[in-house]
Amino acid sequence: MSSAAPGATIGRLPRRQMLADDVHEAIKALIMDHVLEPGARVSIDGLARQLGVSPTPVREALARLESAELVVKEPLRGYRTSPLLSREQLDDLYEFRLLIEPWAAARAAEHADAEGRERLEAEMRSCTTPASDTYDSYKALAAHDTRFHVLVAELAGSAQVRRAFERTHCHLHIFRLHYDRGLGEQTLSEHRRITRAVLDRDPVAAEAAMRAHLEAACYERLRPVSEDAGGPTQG
Amino acid sequence: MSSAAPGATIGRLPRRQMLADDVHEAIKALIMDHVLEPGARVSIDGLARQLGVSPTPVREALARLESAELVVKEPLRGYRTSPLLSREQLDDLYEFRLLIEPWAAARAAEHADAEGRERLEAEMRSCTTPASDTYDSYKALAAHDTRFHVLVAELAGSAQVRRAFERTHCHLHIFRLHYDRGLGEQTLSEHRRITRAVLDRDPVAAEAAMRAHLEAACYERLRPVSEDAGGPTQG
DNA sequence: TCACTCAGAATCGTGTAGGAAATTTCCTGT
DNA sequence: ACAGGAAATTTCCTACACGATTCTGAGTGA
Repeated sequence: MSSAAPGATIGRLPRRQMLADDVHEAIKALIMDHVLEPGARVSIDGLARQLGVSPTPVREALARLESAELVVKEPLRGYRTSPLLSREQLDDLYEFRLLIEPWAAARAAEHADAEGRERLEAEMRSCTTPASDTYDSYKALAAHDTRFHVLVAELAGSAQVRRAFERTHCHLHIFRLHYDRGLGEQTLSEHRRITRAVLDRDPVAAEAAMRAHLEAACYERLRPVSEDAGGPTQG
Repeated sequence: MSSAAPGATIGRLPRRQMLADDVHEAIKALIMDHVLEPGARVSIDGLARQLGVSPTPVREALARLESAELVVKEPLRGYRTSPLLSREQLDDLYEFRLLIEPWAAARAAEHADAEGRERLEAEMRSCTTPASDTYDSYKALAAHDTRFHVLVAELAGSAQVRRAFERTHCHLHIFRLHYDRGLGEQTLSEHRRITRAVLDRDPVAAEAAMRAHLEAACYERLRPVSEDAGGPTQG
């Protein structure tokens, strides 16, 4: 159906956000920012007191976070934040990303409409080179990285792929592992290359660029301390 | 005793350990068995009364079901069961399955250990040909189908792929769409073919068998009633 | 007569407070 | 040093108050 019919009923605007949603986002931020350290106990009443609410919305938020596997629940013992990803789990995560994201990039190049391509360009325009080495600067760049990859998945036109990608919460896990490296000019140039391929409607190039991007990130981040070889700089 | 016919009364729950988990499973079963019809409103207090518990564990269960996208929440208006999958969504679901499951079958054939292969054989031994046309018979076969595909995903050795597959809840959605067809001797023979390829450590054959299995299921189930008209306007 | 509007009430979602059961911790006795 | 037990903490559930939404039905105007 044609979208953008004049005067058409756009979906009802988001109602007043509920407390449980705010609590949910707050806890997610606490986990991402290491305020709640990996494996730490998350007391329902403690969080409720700290946030100034009653335990019920905290319980609801934690139930959702448990479905997202950001916290784990031990019956009658409470919640704990999920531990940091092990080396094997990170490998596994990138293997999964390599399975779905290059595919998504190719599909995005194949059938992204004008509005989608404009959104992609806007996202690339909005990102600047990392200005400083502050925590907030890294966090802003990580947010761009998240939006970029979600957008590519969305442009692929498969809701299942987009949701499967989002539900990995891969950027949260990676940022939690090491928020102080891995994002820089190389990342941005690789994003630009993917964007160019999508805008050129070149599925093969888009898939290859995304694959190279993920492999570079995987290679660089999985071996953070070994500086034996300069990367192939395939990006 | 565990009758699961559609329209069955909601029974009281034998409290084992945690009420919220039982409520969660109970609601999931109610959705799958069409006791809660697609799009129907799910009243928190109503469910609490029918299950004989207080609203709090029901809210916790619904919060988790919302993360799994089995129910949708409209703020200040309550929960509704997710609508049935549209033709496009079902297409999308099978596209996603075709992306990850053949890959998983190949990996399972590559590196499934002895214990994993024994579990696969046991699952195939445990399933018999459909004995009757009763609802319970179909449901049992659907349960085997679920276990089989989850097991293949698990044998692939990638926790991300397994979770991504499980989180689609594809068997629940498909069963909800039409629980009265699509599973039969053909399904079992295709499962046997996949099993054989995995046991023979033949990744190429396993991948091809899984792909053929999904394409057959997709083709057969996507065109159950509109095989004559071809659906010119309506999806 | 019919359609529309608006007030009132019932209904339901949302958050709070409190109590029962279980686990953990710490202390004591041997 | 180790086993046993009681207090403290916490989880989990229930019961209740408040607010928003929706339904009902009477009233008004065309």
